[in-house]
Amino acid sequence: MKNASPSASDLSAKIADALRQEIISGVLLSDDRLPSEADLCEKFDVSRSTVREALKRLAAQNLIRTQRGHTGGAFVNKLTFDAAVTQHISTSTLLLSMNAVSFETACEARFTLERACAGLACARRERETFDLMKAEVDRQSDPALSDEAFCASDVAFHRAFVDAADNPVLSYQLAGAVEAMQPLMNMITFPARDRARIVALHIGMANALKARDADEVTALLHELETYTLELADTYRARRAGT
Amino acid sequence: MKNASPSASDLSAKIADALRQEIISGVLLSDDRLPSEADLCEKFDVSRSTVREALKRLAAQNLIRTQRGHTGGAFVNKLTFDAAVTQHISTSTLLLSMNAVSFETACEARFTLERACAGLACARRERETFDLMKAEVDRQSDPALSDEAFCASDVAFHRAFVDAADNPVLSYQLAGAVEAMQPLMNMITFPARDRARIVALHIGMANALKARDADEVTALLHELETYTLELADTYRARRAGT
DNA sequence: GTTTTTCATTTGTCAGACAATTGAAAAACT
DNA sequence: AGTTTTTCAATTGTCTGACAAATGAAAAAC
Repeated sequence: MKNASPSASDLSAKIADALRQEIISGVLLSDDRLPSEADLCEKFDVSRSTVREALKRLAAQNLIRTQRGHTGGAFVNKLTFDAAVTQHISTSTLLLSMNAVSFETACEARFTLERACAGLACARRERETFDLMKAEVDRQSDPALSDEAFCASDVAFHRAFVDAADNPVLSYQLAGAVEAMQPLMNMITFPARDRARIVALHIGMANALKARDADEVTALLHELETYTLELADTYRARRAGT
Repeated sequence: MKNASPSASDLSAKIADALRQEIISGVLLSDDRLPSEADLCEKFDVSRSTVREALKRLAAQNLIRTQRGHTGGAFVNKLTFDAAVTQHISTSTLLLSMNAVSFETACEARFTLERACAGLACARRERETFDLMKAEVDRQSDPALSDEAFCASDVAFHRAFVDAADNPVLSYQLAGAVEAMQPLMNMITFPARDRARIVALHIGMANALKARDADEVTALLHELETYTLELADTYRARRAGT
């Protein structure tokens, strides 16, 4: 049997794991300074290159940042919501693109999760989110908008809706589901008639949210899901026919 | 103004970004081989150490794997669902632990998302998932179980429920929400009486799922959320009183 | 035709050097 | 004493060159 550990003979991976564990377990706290590269060389009895490769691994995972100079070194990063969202979106997007997840599956997951926010969003929505959504709807109504920009605005609209639930953890989780769909949506073209339909549903959602009518929001999200699937089907049919 | 780009003078970060872009954009596909380190040295006009640090960054993000030997090199990794779930859980857990997210907020997000799965889970549940959930319930009924093992089984139970929805994207997104709560739950102690209540709710959920009664599942998840919050309150009160 | 040996390629690790950065300490100057 | 300037030591960033280890392909031996 092959060695299960991926770091059988990869010192930098082992060292990175050891340091990572100290960060995750809380031995090292945010903004704590790691030992200098020279110290780590001694501690792990390896060369500086190896230590540096380990540190670069942690830096790539956004766990540490480095600073040069007399008071420099490697410091534990505090993971911000923004950074986590960015990471989550990147992973989600890659996952969808690399695994040939069917449009239906991704769509179902995304709208299922989004509908879950309806209750909280209606209960807590503020004036500002409503304005934000309206602004995106206005942007979407511009016929000069490219398909890609239309999709981007669509994402912004839905994220504003999710944010209305006023739960950062929820927003973080949902961001991955909503944003990861964008590359898939970008493959579809949106003629004026289709856009009009989508914009109408968006307006309906915004108004239902304003009226705090969660059932209506849910229903409209269902319609939007159905319609999105229709569009994808149409696109596929057109592509097959050509 | 300070340079916005974090890689002002960090060649390995720049090179990693360049290669990452090629992977994400699809120029390099799964299992494609990257140029050898020597080739990359030439291409980017840097030393081997710098190239290696860049490659280690990509390896840390699970984007590539490396292999020694004649036919070795760095190869683009296919991101599996398992790897993505692991990453997602790790990020989510760190986010909750580093940002002092209130128990209430995390709990609300988790149960809101979990309830979203009720409909699909009831529609699609198979015999196996039901058995899996029952098995976890049995484990939870063992009084000898440690609090930590009880929590772990709780997580397994809920993940089985989510998996019943039979949508891998949904499972992936939910895993982060459910697993990230575990460290928070681990801080609570579960006396026998509390466990009995939880187990009862779990049994109810399993049965409702078997009966494909989504409303009942949703109601029980609501109860579970309320009860979990109560437990956390009790824990806090006891801690404050001591 | 099969087995063994050799070998070139590639990553993993080490050692030592110098540049760039940066804040603290020391020195010089009011 | 207080302020400014200079020096300096610590630290990361990069480069060079070397050798070890792994690995499959090619060559050689059988």
